[in-house]
Amino acid sequence: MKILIVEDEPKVASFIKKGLEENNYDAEIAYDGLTAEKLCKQYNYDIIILDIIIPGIGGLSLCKKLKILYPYLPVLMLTALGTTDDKLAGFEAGANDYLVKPFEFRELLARVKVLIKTADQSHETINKLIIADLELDLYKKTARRGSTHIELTAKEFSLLEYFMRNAGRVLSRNDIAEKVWDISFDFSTNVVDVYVNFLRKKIDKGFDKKLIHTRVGFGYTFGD
Amino acid sequence: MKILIVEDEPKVASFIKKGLEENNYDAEIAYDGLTAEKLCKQYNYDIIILDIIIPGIGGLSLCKKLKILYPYLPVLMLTALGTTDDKLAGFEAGANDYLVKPFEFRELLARVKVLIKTADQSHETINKLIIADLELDLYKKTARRGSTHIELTAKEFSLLEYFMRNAGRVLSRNDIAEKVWDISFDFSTNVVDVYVNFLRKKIDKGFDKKLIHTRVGFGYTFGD
DNA sequence: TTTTATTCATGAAAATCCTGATAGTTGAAG
DNA sequence: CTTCAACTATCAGGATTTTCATGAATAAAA
Repeated sequence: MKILIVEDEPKVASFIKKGLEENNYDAEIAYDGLTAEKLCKQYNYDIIILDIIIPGIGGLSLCKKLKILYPYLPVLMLTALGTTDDKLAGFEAGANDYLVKPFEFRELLARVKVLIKTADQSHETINKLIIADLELDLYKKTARRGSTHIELTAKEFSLLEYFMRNAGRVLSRNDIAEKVWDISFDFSTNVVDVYVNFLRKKIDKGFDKKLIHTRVGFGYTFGD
Repeated sequence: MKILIVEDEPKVASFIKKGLEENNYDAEIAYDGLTAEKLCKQYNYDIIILDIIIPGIGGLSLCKKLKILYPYLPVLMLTALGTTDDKLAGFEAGANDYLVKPFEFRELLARVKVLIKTADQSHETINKLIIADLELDLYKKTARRGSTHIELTAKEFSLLEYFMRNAGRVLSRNDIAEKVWDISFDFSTNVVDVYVNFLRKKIDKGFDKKLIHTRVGFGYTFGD
């Protein structure tokens, strides 16, 4: 677990670093915003502990910037400013948590743990659609049914994504044609049928529980 | 291994120098801060052994300064001041280790070894992206696949860096064009294709396991 | 200038997508 | 239980799109 501490007071910074390292975190210190940015480019930190008052760009701006570059990187803001307005400003800048100095280290540690945990969870699920034992990886553009890896073409992928995002609902051929093919009211084609068939071969064939069901006269449903 | 000893007492300085040279280190002495700075500019030292009480700028300030100029250069502080506050001041100034006089040479040697080793480790990984047997050196702007050295042009480098930082993820031509070329929504160019092709020739051609994979209809993925 | 790096333009090759025909199902009416 | 029309599944091929690889043109650097 890699942690970046952005803090210009060497005492505070090294105190936190030490404490974290005692808890088996891998912590590094940046004494100003620019260094922090550079380090973020170099490493994949799991969390950033960020002081608001730092040399250069300033903590709030830095936080905003980082949130654009690394949306899933949790930021714990750390500062002496303790009014509600200050806190709100921090959260507006995208902070995930806000701790006012002075603080007990135990609290900081607890909050860090929570942030890492939740970030980890959301990061893992945010890129995936999961229904039953079928998993669609939106980053890798692949699927996994149970333990078998499935490669999909672009059209198959968008069709499956549409199905999974509307699982349980009956989708007419027209709904599907509109959303996946951007065509409407064209009854001269059977592309939808054909592609549903392709998908079935890939994700249902050989598996006990079928996920794509046809509803005669209506269209298709996805799910179990 | 080049070591700089910053120490104004000639007796102590030459004692350390001798000891280090006996252990096959290449040691030099600076008797004041100014000289030390100059020498650092001229040579790439692997570690600095720094006395706090030296003529001129003073050891603590010098340490801070050096740490800004050469953040990864380890500093072992050496001094007669042994209180906790003194030590903390040393660490605050950026020292990587702090040894109180009088000391046994064996201990100094051991600490020097450790510092060089850890600096080496962090220095080695800090500038590198490694995926499978491909290593991208961010400082030298070169790559290495297995044992073969690969030279890259500027664009090839940024493309490969973007690939490696997003390994496993499918990157669309647009993603790539945006991040590497700073152009968006320009479908009239095939630069991305061309450069992916250049990269393939350099890092994949002749190797068994390909690292750049095209996902027809989606873009490219990097990794194995 | 010469060399090197980058971009553009092109056609061939490959993968994907779609069409249209046929075969198979379903379920309501007889 | 049959029949039959409407609906659905499947397949082969050809059309289309996407990607690869190359050489030439332009821009930048030595």
